[in-house]
Amino acid sequence: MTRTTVSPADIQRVFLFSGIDGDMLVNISKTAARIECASGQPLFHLGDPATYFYFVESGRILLSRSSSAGDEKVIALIGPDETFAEAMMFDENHRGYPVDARAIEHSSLLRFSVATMRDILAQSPECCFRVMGVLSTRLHELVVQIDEITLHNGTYRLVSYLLRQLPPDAEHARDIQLAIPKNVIASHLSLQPETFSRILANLRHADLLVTEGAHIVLKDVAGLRQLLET
Amino acid sequence: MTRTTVSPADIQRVFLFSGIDGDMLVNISKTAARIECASGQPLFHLGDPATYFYFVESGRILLSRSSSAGDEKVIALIGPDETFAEAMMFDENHRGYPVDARAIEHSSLLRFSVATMRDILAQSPECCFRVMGVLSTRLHELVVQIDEITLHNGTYRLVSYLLRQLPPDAEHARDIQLAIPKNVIASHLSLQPETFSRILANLRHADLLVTEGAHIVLKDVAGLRQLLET
DNA sequence: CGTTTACCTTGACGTGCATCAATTCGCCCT
DNA sequence: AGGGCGAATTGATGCACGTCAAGGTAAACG
Repeated sequence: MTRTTVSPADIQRVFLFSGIDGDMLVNISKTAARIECASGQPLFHLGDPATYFYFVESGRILLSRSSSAGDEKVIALIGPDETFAEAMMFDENHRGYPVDARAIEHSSLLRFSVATMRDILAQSPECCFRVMGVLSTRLHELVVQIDEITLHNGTYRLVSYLLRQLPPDAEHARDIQLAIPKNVIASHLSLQPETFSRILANLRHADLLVTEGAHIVLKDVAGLRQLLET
Repeated sequence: MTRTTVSPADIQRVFLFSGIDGDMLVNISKTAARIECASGQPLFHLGDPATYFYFVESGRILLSRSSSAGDEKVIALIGPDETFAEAMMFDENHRGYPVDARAIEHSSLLRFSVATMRDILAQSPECCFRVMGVLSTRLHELVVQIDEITLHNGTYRLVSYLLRQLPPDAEHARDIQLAIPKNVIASHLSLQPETFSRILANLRHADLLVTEGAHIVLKDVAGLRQLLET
């Protein structure tokens, strides 16, 4: 895990900081650092004192909770141009990070000081609004995740996931290239890898899709959509 | 559902607004309303345009998601002195409320305009921090909820819930009076009422607690705590 | 004060998904 | 190229929890 310095120009590419300039920008860059980490490398663990939050330049970060029995549930997958753990700026009771985080690819991150960021926020309502918008989006996502886990079965969740992978613009795109190992997706969907594999096999036998490794072609998008309406 | 006006003094009891005074306070009170609603009454539904958020003066509000099959999952229960749906202030994509809300007791609420509140926030970083603190807490709660649903069984969740009902200060309190119907608690814990009842029966047979209706006495708190460590 | 209605409990049974186990596949590494 | 290892697939089996059904209890209401 290497650590290098960060320029103001780097920081301006972070959505949360857009509109910030001058002294504030310099302050941020002084307390920021670029972190390069290898695949598999942990960034922090549940309960660790939360002094930083992160922006992903490249790579992919996995956020998870683990049971004492050793089972792991993927809570979120963070890709390029996204921030995570911003909520830690408001960890007033010092409970620390609520999840574990680790890289699942070689990743380049920008690491920001929570304390510095609080100073910025105190002076920039515009920046506050951006943070609140992000938190609100996260909240929505978690509610949807709970909805799917509790109200829908494994097939629904998997199909729902596959359809989300389709580019929203291209009307007739049917090809999906999974950027993430299937066992990780399975955990994200609250399924065992075996169950994930079996559901995929069912869909294949129902002629709804074909698979070759991480490449999946949806043969019958309408049919898949129909599975979600019950 | 009756609607009455709200005085500045009423508003100052809302945590999010503490520290606000003068013109701002008057502005808020002008666009606020007190809502009285009967048990069972819906406040809003999933997808409704989100123009208000709420503060509970008395009573209890249930937030839930429902499947098309008619199953309902309780996402949160909101009691006196709590706000809910604050995140709707930042619903930039206009997705509307992400849950249904209804009273499960006769309730008195204060209803605030999202638009007015945004104006306040733009002028008060202190108020922003309070909002961000609340959002961050909600986020944490949802992550814990996902953790429990996916990583722990029904017995764990129920015992965990019971122990949370104990007052944190009183060392030797063992009595719990459920303020909420058991079927609602069951849904909150992602259990069927039948399963909830059966788990309670198991714990009774294991001599860990006794029940008489909504009154539960934990006979063996240490034993129950031990169930959570596995 | 009796009746309704909502909630709770218990039993019998079914099932979706997990678990355990055994290959197979694919990729990195020297 | 070959060996080694994690990931993926498939089969056999089990179990936690859901579903369906039948009372029981108690509070609400006319």
